[in-house]
Amino acid sequence: MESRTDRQRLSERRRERRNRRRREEILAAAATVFAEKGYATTTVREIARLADVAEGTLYNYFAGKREMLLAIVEATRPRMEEALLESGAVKDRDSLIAMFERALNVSEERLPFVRTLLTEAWVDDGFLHRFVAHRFNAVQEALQQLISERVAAGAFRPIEPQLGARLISGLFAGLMLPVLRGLEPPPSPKERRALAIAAVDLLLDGVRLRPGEGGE
Amino acid sequence: MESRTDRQRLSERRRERRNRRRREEILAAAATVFAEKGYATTTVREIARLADVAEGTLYNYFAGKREMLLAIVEATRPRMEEALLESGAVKDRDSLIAMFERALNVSEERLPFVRTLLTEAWVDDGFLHRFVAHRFNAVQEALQQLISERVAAGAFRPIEPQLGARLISGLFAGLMLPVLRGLEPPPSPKERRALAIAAVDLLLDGVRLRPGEGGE
Amino acid sequence: MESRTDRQRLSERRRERRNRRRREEILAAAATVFAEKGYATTTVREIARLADVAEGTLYNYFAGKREMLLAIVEATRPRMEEALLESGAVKDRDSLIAMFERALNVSEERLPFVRTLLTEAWVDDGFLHRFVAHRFNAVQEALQQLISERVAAGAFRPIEPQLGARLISGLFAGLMLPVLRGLEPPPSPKERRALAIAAVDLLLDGVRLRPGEGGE
Amino acid sequence: MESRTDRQRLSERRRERRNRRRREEILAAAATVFAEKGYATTTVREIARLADVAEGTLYNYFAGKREMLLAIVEATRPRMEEALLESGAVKDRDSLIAMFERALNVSEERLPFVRTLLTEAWVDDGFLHRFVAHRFNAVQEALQQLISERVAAGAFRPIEPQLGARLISGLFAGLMLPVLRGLEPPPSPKERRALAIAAVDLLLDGVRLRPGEGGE
DNA sequence: AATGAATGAGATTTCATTCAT
DNA sequence: CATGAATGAAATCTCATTCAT
Repeated sequence: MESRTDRQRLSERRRERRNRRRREEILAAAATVFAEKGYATTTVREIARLADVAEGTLYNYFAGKREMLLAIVEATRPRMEEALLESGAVKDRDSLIAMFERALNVSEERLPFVRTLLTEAWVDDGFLHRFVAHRFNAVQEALQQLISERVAAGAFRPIEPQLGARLISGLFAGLMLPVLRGLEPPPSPKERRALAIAAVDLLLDGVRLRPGEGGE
Repeated sequence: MESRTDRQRLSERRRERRNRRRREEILAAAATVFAEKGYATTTVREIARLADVAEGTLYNYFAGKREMLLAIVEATRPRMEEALLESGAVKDRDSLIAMFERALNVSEERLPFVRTLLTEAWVDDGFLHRFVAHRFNAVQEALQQLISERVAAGAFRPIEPQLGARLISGLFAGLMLPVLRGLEPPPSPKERRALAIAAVDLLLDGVRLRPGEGGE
Repeated sequence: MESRTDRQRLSERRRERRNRRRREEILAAAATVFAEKGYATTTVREIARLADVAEGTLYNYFAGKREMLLAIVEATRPRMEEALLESGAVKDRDSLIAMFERALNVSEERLPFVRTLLTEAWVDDGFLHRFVAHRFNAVQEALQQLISERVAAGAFRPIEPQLGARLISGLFAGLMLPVLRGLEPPPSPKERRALAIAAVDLLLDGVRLRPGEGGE
Repeated sequence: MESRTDRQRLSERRRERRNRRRREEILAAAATVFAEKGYATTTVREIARLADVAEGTLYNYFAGKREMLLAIVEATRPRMEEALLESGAVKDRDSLIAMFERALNVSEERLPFVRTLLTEAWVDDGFLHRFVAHRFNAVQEALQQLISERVAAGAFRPIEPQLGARLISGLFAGLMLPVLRGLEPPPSPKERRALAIAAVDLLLDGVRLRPGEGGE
């Protein structure tokens, strides 16, 4: 009896693992199709096809199509926050570069999740406010905070923090949107660093060559 | 006979005017709803409601929902090209500011058209490549050209033109996307100028205060 | 005053003539399109286009699409009956040939009317029974009568009149259906005669060459 | 595992059988309504009602209304060709009778299929040429061939083959059209033989009683 | 009378979800 | 649990008819 219970426990765990794995496979499939065609346009059948299960099976793992979208939101939560908010003290060029680098780090497999998130937030007001706005706001506020501090410290020219934050976000958007849209390949770690450096140098010193600079 | 013909001509013209006006009303309604909810999600009924006509009436002016979208593309064509491509020689700070200012000039009523364009291009590959890609590419190339020239003239630091163009587009995106998304109100002419100045100053000189600068 | 009344009368007549002519033009247009595509498939717009009037105008001459169909029925009535029933005494080969000839005489402009009639009778039970069945039956009965008489007179082999009538109608169908369907051009008077002779000779003597025959 | 696979296979087969049966039920329903009212006039709802399924269900079996029509075409293909073309050598009265008999053999359940075919070919040019014309032509050519041969063999009077083929087809039409139209019941095998004999006797010897004949 | 834009009932089709196997 | 056929609500689109001009 004991051993049977043990076996049961064992198989329960296995079942649960398999369950979780399956759920993730389905979610990945959903995110991929959502990312490619948008939530509204993708059919449950397409998700099922890509996940290689029957349509009905999906409903054993998710309450419905909408719930898959919400699960995608959930799945992006931890990484996003980590990436954007735990930037700690950002004082010098190096830490700024590190921040950009982290933000640019979206692995190929998480890309559909993020793209789905952005698409729906762009299109659906409720979605934006419920699930995405506070993250964007957190980032904006962190950036404003950063700017205020550097200005106060005499390191930055006096810049309106809000506007500055929009411009910095813009630099980031210029690098990431083409990747998310699938127009550019995701950058390798090395490229990520190069992009971060370019963005931060532009941010700090601009493009203008000053007298005495660039004496190459 | 003559006078009857005259009267006929008169009413024909009137009819044609009414026709064109109606068409534009319907298109504006379509653009508004498309912008708010995306093409796929909006129903023909919603467009009809907003345009205050019966559903069938729409089909007297457009062959179908898809054709409304294409008509929106058409409607954005001239202004876009004008705004982005006739920038002429861009040499100094002032002309750069003027360029940004023009690009930021999207009137409130054309805003839904542009947002619709972006949304579909973001979501639909065919749409992107057929209708939007070449405009974006034209802008990117113009920016790359600009950078190459300024670098050659010794006015800019040596910057990779492609990357630079992406970053400049990003600055622009940082200013416009929140407006297009409806998170920020469209800027007044005065605000447009301020935004353009901020963006160009960041672009040229960065945010860092250099020794000897900002001599408060 | 007198003369004015006269003028009025004159123009009234002219108006009425014009009216009738227009009505007939429209009806011809309707018959043409009905014949080509069937009643259900043709749109009022197509009829209007072919008649070169506005859609609304049609409703000044006919109460609706259905009424055009009924008017077509009316228009075919007299000629049909004339052609088929006034065959008088049919005794010998010559009068049989004359009968077939008359039946084959469908002028090019009346062809769409007849085709429309047939199509609707083939497809619509109510239409068949209300408008066409009695004509067909009249023909069948006349043919049966004819057969009975000739059999009684010892001129025909003993043939079941009903079956014989069906076969004779079939011979006619074999000649006319391809024309009505537009696969064969309408026969010229000379060809009509040749067809009638061929049909009647087949009917009377069959195709088999008998000993002593064909010795030419 | 094995037994489970076995069970799966069993139920797969059952499912497939059910599937095919259902498809055929739906097709039969479609053919029935098409035959009664014509393709254009019948609504998908009517087909669904007759097949006793929901409207949506139809689309699990056929891509659309049009595809049902095409499936009907397919379904009539084998039998038609068999009936009409494998007539082999047709030399004497008996083989002619056999040919007619075969051609008259349209079972009650296939009748709607054939009627649908005819109706659409009568009304729709594209349909006629794509799906029906070559069958008719094949029959016409076979008949012409037959006539030419018999004439050459001195068995038939010299008859123009084309015209003769049209008349023979007409005889057949005279027998079948009333059945297809639902005016006559489909003939029993015995009646089929009688009709075939009557048609062939008319064809071979005509209706005229010759001196020395019919000496009953 | 003639016009053609407006209407809305009704047709076809899609697709998320349910449920019997 | 897995399956995929069945469902029906909802979407797009057509077109005969009406009606203001």
